[in-house]
Amino acid sequence: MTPSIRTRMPAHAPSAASADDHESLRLWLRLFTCTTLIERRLGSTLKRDFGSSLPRFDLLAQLDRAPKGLRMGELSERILTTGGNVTWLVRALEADGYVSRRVASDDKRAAIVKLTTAGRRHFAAMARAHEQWIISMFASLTPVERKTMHARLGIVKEQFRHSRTPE
Amino acid sequence: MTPSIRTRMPAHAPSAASADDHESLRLWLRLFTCTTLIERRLGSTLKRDFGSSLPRFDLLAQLDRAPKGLRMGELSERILTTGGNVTWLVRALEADGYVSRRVASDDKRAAIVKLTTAGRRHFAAMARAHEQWIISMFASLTPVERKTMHARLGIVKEQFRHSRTPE
DNA sequence: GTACATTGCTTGATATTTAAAGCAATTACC
DNA sequence: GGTAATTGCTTTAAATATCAAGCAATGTAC
Repeated sequence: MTPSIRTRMPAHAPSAASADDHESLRLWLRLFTCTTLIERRLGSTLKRDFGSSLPRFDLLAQLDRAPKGLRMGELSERILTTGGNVTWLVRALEADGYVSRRVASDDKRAAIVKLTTAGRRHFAAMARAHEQWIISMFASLTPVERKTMHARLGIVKEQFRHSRTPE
Repeated sequence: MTPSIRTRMPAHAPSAASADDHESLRLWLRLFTCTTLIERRLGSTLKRDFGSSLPRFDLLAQLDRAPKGLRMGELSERILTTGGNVTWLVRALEADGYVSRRVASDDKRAAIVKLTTAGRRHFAAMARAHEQWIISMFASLTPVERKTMHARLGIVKEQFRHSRTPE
């Protein structure tokens, strides 16, 4: 919790650009590029092999971890998307027979979404392939490098959560 | 260029899950989460403060780096999107007066897109704010950590480019 | 030169996503 | 208990994205 004091660049006058000029910016651009490339490839292979997509897969993954089902709101939080989008996704997955919904017994506004048996089977098949693809995409890093990156991204995520929108 | 040999996990039999179970998967999920969180916040602050969006900003950023302008195809490659989408974005930015297009002199099929003076000014204002937001988001990492992550993501990106779509 | 393939971009149909407005059920407060 | 705020979800419109088809300009091979 203690935000340990970390070295910052001295904000010296605009002289010859220092060695790490725009270093955070570069990091962000590369992060974005890598994520987009991976996301795209995962999406297209999921579509090709299973007729699905990454958002659908992510939603099913959340449900797979929650045997009792999840509310719409919980889903939208976990897959980092808007409520409207979850409504849309769930409707599509329901039409495919992969999820079911029912009104929560304790709150008639809320809907509980669950995987159907078909949904669970469908997800299991995708998950196996999906993880292999991921593993191969990060295979050029050592386990230690992967773990370190995971941890450092955790720091970024934490700091993000504790900060409010700029200005 | 030499893809140095890196330590891999021994693929031992499915016993008690090893300590780094699903480690690549976790890394990917966190990468995705961080990128999405940052992307969303950048998008909403860009909209709030400049009435713009991340796709627009990214396109303008590419043009800002290319004083002679870029072809539509080059743009779509660089911002990792489809040609149709670039057509759409450029049309919108043209309507706003931020970019101009003309037919390439050497190839009448090709269109060259350039920033207008207004576009350059508009981008410069956004870029300043944008970089400050980014810097603050990665401020909890040390410069060395940022540089290391940048380099390792570079490895991932390279490996990605050298691989083909799975299966 | 002429026919064929390729390239660069646009178009049109659709899919997905977001933000904001709307509605109904719940909760808080008096 | 009644009213006001809040919450959970859906709907709507607008922004963005994809894909495939289409068209014109280029390139290539005879």
